[in-house]
Amino acid sequence: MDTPRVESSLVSVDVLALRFDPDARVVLLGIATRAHDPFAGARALPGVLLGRGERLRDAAVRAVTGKLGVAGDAVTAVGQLITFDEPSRDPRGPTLSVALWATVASGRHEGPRWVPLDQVPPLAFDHSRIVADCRPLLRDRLWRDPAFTAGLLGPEFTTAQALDVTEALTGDRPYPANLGRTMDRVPGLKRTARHAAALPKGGRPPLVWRWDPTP
Amino acid sequence: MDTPRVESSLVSVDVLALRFDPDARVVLLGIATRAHDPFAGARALPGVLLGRGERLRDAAVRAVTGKLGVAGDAVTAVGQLITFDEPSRDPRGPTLSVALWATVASGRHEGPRWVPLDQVPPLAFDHSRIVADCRPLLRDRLWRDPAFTAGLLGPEFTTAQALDVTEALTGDRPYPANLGRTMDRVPGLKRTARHAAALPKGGRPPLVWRWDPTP
DNA sequence: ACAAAAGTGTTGTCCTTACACCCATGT
DNA sequence: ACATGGGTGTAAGGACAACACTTTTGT
Repeated sequence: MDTPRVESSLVSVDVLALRFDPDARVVLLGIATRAHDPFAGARALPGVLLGRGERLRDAAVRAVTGKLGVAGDAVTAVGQLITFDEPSRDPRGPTLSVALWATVASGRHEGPRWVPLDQVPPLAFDHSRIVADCRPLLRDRLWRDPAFTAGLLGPEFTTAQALDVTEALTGDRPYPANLGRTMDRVPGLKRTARHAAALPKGGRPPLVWRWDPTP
Repeated sequence: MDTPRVESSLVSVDVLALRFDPDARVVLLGIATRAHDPFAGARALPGVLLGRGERLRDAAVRAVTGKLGVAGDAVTAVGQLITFDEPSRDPRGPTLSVALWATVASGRHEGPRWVPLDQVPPLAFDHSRIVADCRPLLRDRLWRDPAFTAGLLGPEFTTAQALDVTEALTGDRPYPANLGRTMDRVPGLKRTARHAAALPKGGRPPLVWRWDPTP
């Protein structure tokens, strides 16, 4: 039989944790400062070694809570991206890295641990490459993957916030009218009759959108 | 520091090996018969344990050559699909499974090891679920991922073959005219002036398409 | 009144699907 | 001749982008 001699690579889970800050109107990426030996003091994606028998999503939550100080129930959704397998990506030895995304509820988590998506500093290991490779996948998920979108924007949000998030992920700001029609075609997403307060600088009060209780 | 105590799950690589048979006009999935203990004698996807420091694509080639008897240079392309992490998916203990696709050049590989994509028998482990989950991803790759498409169809192919492959992967056969326009928009794919022989039953000789030497 | 920003309606451009018709081959 | 099946042209529908114009707020 296949001798189960343990000569596999180790498996780590590295998380692209995204959070929308409605005040600053930007999407932030969670960045951890490494406490230990390889690249100690440098910035990196929050990551953990996958425990034996541990689910990937559980490891991702463990990374985000442990390395970013986020409450466990603030992690609203998790999903897979790509697996990176360059054997030399970790100086300690060959380590597989499963990249996951996680969305974190907007709330008070101040500190230097979150940086705008388009101002990510150089990161340890191959994490800069991971971010670069995964960014287009995140963009494609917006408005197509309801779990991702709802996780990022919350159960209720305004058109203005939807515009901000779309701009942060795609790089340019859509016309409000066109984004509204896009959202009309997202299953489970409905316009409400309510309007939110206008922005500090004025302008028309934006519509409030809501996810359907469930079909 | 993070003690590198090896308590990770093992990592296996399971391959959805695809081959186009131009004579039978179907796309085949490579199926292995298990020689060893768990599920011995049952059918399963070709898979191997990932070696320490081994690249995923190398492991995939090893699985296809070792378990399906395919020559190494007949593997024309390899790519990632999804990683499966149910801890109980392997009775020997928690094992991560990275699902990969691989395309195999059309040639003489007779035997019961290849089955049409829509006649896949029940498989060992969670491999039936893997096939079911990955099938839509394979469909999306056709005509979008040039490596996948070229790997499956080869450097030169006819419209008739393109129709067969598309039907096998998507479930219905497009109109030849529409598929031609789709292929016109695939970067690197060009119509040639040549026509191939008509089918045995007659009909107009189909156009020959070719991939660009490279840009 | 003015600026700012969301909402409405309209238009044009793709891409996709569909189908009527023509063309080249085998029997 | 006729069936088979690819190739050509054309047209309807939806998705998407762009923009003129209107509405509702803050200053």
